[in-house]
Amino acid sequence: MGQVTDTREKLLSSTLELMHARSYGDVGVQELCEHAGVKKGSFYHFFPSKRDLVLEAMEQQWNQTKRLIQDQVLSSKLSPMKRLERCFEIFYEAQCASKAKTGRVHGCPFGNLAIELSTQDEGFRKKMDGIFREFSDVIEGLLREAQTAGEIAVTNVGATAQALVASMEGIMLLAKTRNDPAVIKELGQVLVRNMAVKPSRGRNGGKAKN
Amino acid sequence: MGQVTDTREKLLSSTLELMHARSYGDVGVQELCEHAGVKKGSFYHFFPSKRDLVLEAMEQQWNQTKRLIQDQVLSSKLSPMKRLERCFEIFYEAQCASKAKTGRVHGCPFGNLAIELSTQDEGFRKKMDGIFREFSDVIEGLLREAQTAGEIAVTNVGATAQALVASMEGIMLLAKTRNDPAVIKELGQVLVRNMAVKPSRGRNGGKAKN
DNA sequence: TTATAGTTTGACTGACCGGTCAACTGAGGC
DNA sequence: GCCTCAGTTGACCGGTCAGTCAAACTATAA
Repeated sequence: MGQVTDTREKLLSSTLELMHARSYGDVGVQELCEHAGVKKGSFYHFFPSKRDLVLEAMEQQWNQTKRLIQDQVLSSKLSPMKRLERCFEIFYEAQCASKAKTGRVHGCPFGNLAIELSTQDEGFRKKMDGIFREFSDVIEGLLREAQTAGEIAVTNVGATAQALVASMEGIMLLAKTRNDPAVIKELGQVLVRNMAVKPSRGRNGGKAKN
Repeated sequence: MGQVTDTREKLLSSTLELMHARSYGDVGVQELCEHAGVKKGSFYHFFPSKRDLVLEAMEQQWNQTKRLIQDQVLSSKLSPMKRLERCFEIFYEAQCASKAKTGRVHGCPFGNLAIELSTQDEGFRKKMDGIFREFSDVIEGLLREAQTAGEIAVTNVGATAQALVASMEGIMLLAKTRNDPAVIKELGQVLVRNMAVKPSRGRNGGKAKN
């Protein structure tokens, strides 16, 4: 009975594309509908509001991202720290692709929306917070593996994982502001390698007091 | 002849306040004017457009920030790495203040605008890029001092400084998304301390190859 | 064939957007 | 006393915003 269409899905994927490339405020319902090839009336048949559409689109995006990380990073046979570095490579490749297609580095879709909306809409803030926490848990797992493998010597793994997530977000921000994906690869490497255990040269490289 | 007023300054400081708390897209000219106690007609007497006002406000904000960093961080007598840590403390205190006043952590005014506008307005992107580069130079200076003082053992100081700036931005982003200023202090410490030279325990903490 | 649920359509609402403008105000210089 | 001019005012512009709605259409199941 009735019809079954892909209108809903078209709307969601258009949202992912446009919101990532621009911003929540700058992309209107009208434009969203035109991009999806859908009339505005249909939009409100499937979603109660623009806000709800974007919230659901973010959920979808995060599920896709988790799958990508699982397949391309976690299930790889590299050493833990190399897998962490691989994580930056994935981000680098994604931004290279968007730069090649649109001429712009768009940064992290989650970070972008978190910054734009988390002071204005508590629902968005909580959703983004949840995503970052989940991601932090993934990184923490990687760090624990690296620790038992002796690749790093870190006292507070949980906080370090959070700091790493923050650094990733910041690197994506900088890459977007430079409009240069190379930032991701370069700074990612610096970050990971500064974290790795160095072959100690001399008794004590310097007193770390004061 | 004619009048001299502080309308222009009121407009600029209202912009700083409102744009930092919300976003470029969400704050309209009308609201800006009401907040500053100015009529819309006056606005366009002083600024050709909203965009120009915000661009100038950012310039002002950056000059204020540079002065703050100079006074509170660079000219302090702490060790270089302690001064770096002090930098995070400054950010922490600023976000505590805004949380106490408004109930919200608003993050970095530069990062916020960079994310919102740098894919849509090349002028904004360049301005923010310039600010981040200047800031990176300041951090690089601090890092070089730390290096000669033997506080850190880092090969690529320039890239490390950039990575630090990125991490700061990311930490501000995370603090905003959590709505918790403590994130800044905690993750800042983790970052700085993981970077400091550790008292080497044993010949080689682990092979850092593969 | 008909009933019906699911989907589509486009005209519509009222509020608000950034920006314009001509008329006006008021203080300092002459 | 008046001229000049920076600054002020509020009405107004066309356009866009998110969201509404009643009517029409369409595919399927009975």
